[in-house]
Formats: sequence, structure tokens, C-alpha cells
Amino acid sequence: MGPARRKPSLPELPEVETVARGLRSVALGKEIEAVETSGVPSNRLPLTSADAAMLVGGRLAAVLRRGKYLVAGVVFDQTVAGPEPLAPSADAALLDPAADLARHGASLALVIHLGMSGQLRWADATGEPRPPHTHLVITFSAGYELRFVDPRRFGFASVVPPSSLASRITALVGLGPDAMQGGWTIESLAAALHRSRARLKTVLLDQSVIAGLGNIYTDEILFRARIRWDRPANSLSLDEVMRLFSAMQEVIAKAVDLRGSTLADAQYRDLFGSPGSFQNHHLAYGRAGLGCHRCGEILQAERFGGRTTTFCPTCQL
DNA sequence: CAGATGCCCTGGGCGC
DNA sequence: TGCGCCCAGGGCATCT
Repeated sequence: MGPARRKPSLPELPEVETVARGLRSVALGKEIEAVETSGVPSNRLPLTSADAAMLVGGRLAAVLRRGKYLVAGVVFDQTVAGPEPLAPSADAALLDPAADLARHGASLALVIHLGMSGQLRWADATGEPRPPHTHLVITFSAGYELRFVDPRRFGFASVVPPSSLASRITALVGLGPDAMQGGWTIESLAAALHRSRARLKTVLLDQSVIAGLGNIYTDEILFRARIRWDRPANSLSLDEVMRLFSAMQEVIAKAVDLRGSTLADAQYRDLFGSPGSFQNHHLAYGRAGLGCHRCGEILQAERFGGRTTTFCPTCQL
């Protein structure tokens, strides 16, 4: 093996959750005074300056996360009561951001997906200069600004009325239950997996089945569950589903606790520029060619569907 | 028709 | 130093 390859650390559920919590801690209730766009459109969903300008005069009333999506509710002409409850119950509204936003009285939604290289930064408007590839800047009262920086422009920011969420951002509405707060049970996970005979990792990555998992966390979950990525999803025994369920809970909880994974390229930073530390607990992702922490076997990398999976050929069955 | 595969978007690391 | 290959992941088109 050559020198350690720089891997992108892309934002998945734990990283987006960390950013969402950061936003709640600093931006709720603050008035939006100005919005600037770079004029360089997202590759996915361009934001017109007219749409962006609709935010001016509003206040952030809620910051939700659904899978890898951030959804901020913006209210006009009313005071914000206070921070929303941090952990909403797993009721039907959990999957319906429009309903959640309505409860907060939001008349506009700012939807952000960080894509592969997107970052949100909270900065003093008079402080550090804006980095290259800053595509959206929202200036709040008190001289702070929220910067959306995205070199590869796979991410997007969109401003839509809550009632148009379903038609304008269909993927958001089509998300399956969230990997962290979707109310998953062993039974519902087993049912979801048994509906498909596609390869297990394909199903775990399918945002319409489980929302929030990406390449890093699926590899970590599968390693801990000791199950191969290419098993047909409907071939798992009950014991294996239970292991997968536990691994998903543990990995996501710990990764959120450690504020996500920041790898060598430092692509992911939280709202305030700090790295996460779950990368120090990675057992599979990025470790191809290194020894398995469980059995010592050399971890193997395989490519499918244009991406790499790292796993232990001996203890993942 | 479910599942698999290929392609596209982009910038940066790195090899030559 | 500079050029060009390759990689990353999500969405979608197109196959089998």
C-alpha cells in the first residue's frame, strides 16, 4: 500500500446533525438582514437570487434535520417563542417536514443539502474573509453570517414555501424513517430488509428506505454487525437483523456524540470550523489493506456502483 | 419490474 | 512546474 490516501469525509447523518445543533444554538430567533448568492448555481438545484431574497426580514424559528437534509423554518412578523424541543417523538409528523414547519408557523423553508463537499459556517461578518466557493451568505442581526461553501456544488440550498416542499424537493418527501430518530425497531428493520433482495449495502444506502446513511457509516455499521455488504437484504436471519439494528444505533449515537467524522482532507467541519472525532473510531472505512481490529485479517476493498466498500472478508459473513 | 450498471456533475490530489 | 487521470456520491437513464 502506498501512502495514506486522502479520502473525502462527506456529510452524512452525524455531520448534518452536528451542524443542525450548531445552527439551533446560534441562529434561532435572529433576523435575516441580507442574503447574497454567488451566481454560480448548484449542479443539482440552482437558487435564484430572487428566491434567496425572500428570506430577508424573516427569523429562523426551527431547524430540522431529515436524513442528510437540513430544513430551517423561517417566520415573518412574529416573535419566536424559543428553541424547539430537541428530540421530537417518533410520530407521523416526523416524516412530514411541512407539517413540522406549520407547527412552528413557518411560511418559508430553507432547505440545505451539503452534498459531497458542502460546508455551513457561522462567521463574524467582519472577521475572516469568505473562503472560495462561497455560494450563499445569509447575514443575520448582530453582524453574524451563515456561509454555504461548496466547491463541487453537489449540494444545494433552496428557499420554498412549506406547501411546495413535496413538489419542489421530492427526495426530501420520499425519505424513509431517519436512521437516528425514525422510530426503527428490530421488527420494522427486518420488514424493510425483507422487502428487497438487493445487496444489503444498497438497501442501507437507499435514502427512501433509511434516511441518513452514506458510505462511511454503512461500512462501519456492517463491520460491527459482522455482516457482508453484498448479502441479499432479504437473506438476513433474525439474529443478524438484531446485530444490524444494534450496530446502527451504536454507530449513529456515538458518531453524533463525537460530532461526526473528519478525515485527512478536513472537508467536514462543523458550523464553527471544528473537526469531529468519530474518525478515530472507524474500524472499516478507509482501512483497506490494514489489519482487522477483530481478527487480524487484511481488510478488503471492493467497488460496486461507482463506490468503494471496505470490509473484513473473514469475520463479516 | 426489480435490480444492476453507467454516466454525469466538479475540484483537488497526485503521478508522470 | 504543469498537465491530465482518477476519485468521490447521489440521481437518473438505460440496460438485463
